[in-house]
Amino acid sequence: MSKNPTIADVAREAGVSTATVSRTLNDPDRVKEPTRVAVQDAVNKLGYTPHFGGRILASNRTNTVGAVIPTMENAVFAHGLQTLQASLADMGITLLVATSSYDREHEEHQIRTLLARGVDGLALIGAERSAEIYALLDRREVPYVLMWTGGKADGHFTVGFDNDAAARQVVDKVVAAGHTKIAMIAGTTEGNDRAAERVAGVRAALAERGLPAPTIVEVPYQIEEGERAAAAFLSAAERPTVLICGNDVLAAGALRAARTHGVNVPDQISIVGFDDIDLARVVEPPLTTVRVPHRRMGTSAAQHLVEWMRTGVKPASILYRTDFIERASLGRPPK
Amino acid sequence: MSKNPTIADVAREAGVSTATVSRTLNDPDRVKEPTRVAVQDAVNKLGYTPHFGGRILASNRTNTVGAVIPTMENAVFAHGLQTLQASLADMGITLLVATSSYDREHEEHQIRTLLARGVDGLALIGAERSAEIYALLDRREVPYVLMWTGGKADGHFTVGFDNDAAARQVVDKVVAAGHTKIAMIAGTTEGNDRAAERVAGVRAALAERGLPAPTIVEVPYQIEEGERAAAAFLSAAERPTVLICGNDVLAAGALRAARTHGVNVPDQISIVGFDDIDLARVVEPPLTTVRVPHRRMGTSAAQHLVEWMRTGVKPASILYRTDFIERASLGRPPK
DNA sequence: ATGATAAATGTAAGCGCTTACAAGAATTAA
DNA sequence: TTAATTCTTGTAAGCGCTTACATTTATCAT
Repeated sequence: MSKNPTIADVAREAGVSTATVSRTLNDPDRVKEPTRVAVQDAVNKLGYTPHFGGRILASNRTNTVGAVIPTMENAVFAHGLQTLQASLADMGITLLVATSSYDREHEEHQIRTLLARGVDGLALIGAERSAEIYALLDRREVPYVLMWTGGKADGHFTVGFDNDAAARQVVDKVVAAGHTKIAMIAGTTEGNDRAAERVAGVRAALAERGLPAPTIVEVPYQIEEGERAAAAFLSAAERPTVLICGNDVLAAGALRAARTHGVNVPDQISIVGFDDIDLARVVEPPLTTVRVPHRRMGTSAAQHLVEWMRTGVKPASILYRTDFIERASLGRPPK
Repeated sequence: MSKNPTIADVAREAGVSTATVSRTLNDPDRVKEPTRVAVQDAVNKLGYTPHFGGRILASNRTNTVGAVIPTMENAVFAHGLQTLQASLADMGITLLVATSSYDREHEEHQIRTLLARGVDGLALIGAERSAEIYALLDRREVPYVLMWTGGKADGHFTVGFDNDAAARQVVDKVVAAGHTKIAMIAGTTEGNDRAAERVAGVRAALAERGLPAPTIVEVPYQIEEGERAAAAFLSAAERPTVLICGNDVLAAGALRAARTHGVNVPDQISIVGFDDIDLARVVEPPLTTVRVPHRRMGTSAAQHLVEWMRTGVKPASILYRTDFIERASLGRPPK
């Protein structure tokens, strides 16, 4: 008798019907004290746990939310995911995770897989994906939240910030510090609207000021890539006075390149990051960067997504502001 | 007609029975070419996706694995989780994640929740948990793998390394460099057998050499905690010549403390970390540390866990070796 | 007490899928 | 051609649970 006990076993043991057992478990108030106790005893005695499959087949809810993030290797997503998971757990919901490796097709595949698993809701990063996917989500009436993005994604429920505006703010500060020879080490923009918006923000802000268009290179978000790209800039004929990096990881790589090239930061070149992960405060000099509210995005995405799941009403999008954090890696340009 | 199509709809559309549809989807070889095509067409036309609940109710398998890790905030777990997830995805399995925040009870609760969700397998960190939980896993016959631990956990399927031995190795090297005044900033050992083993390894190795017992402080695995603990050591009357840290995060904090105290690393004090996360190569000076095979643990745990799930045969445990990575943060003691 | 109303419990019909078994079609050997 | 064998496909019985509806029991006003 290795078979797990079913609700019928419990009902028999407690001398009640299966409906009463179900009610005792899901909505105890609707059951009288003595009955409830009898059922609880039977449950304990038999070591009964409800069968997940039976439950969702009958109720058509899984109490599961799926998340697709680019990668857990970037601390900023790991942290966001962590708070998302914790907040959901508080509401009795578990999180299915999948990663896309910044690949659009792969992401869509993951979304489909999660849908097939019957997730009640989805958390996604960014807004840029095929119309089919959005159509699918619509048709299935699956609540979803787009994180790390704001404003641009009309019609969707987003919880994020304005990457473009944040990038402009970076330019403001960099220009205010006296820089005119500006270069950018951006993350790959293909299939990554956040990276693209950061590039666009930098471009636009410089153009509006009538400053020369910056040299921009795009690389994958990895330390070594940042290091390599920065090395190229450092040994270029016309060395820029500041490197605006697409995120802190790239900035950390740039910092390393500066060190190996014997170039002092910020005296000879300034470096600015984005995200404000722990790393930013650990490197030497500490990174000037943009603080992104990743934890608040996690909690609030969880809360409102669940609200949508429970009420059926799509919540209003939330736009957080970002803060420019000045640390030692940004200084005045050398003259 | 917002209702999703069912297997019966597909069967009707394709002019076959539901059994044939099921077979086409799960085991295409058992169905003739033309029938298969007809079913596929019907599936596409109707946009059918199998209902998860129905499927698991009937087959009693969820193709889901659950993982409970302490936190995603530590890169080393985030990376391990990432590879675990990717490997499982390759095998058509999705990952449910939960975090324990290094809390035993919380972890057990998460395990129970995952079991209730019908996971087919579990990946857990460390071996130290209540007998009841192990009894429960046994009774349910749920395959599970214990990661980040090795040797000590008899009877369980583990994929990991020997924390104790790795810690001894650190002592070897530190002593070889000439240090005798050794202190340790350990992670909290309560409910964390990995941290405890690292402490035990350091203690034992020193005792065997007849060296004085080290001063050991325990703090949560956070940069600020490492910084604070290191600050205390730095301004102590009898300053140690080397700080052995429970992980790289604590070591990074210690490095920061040294900088603010104007203490040169490694000339005036040496610092050693553990885990070899990216951080270790980014800080200045780069950290001497112990490299832990987190990616290989992820892939191999996934592979063998699935093997166990599919064959019902518990695999043999796997013990990886760790490498001591010498970088600039470890030098000879000042005289 | 009596009937009317409310609360507690039971009955039973699915939810969508897989799969053992049965039946029919195609292939092969004689 | 026929019987034996192998492939394909269909039939239908659950899998364990929730929930609409029916029934019984308790509560209350009269």
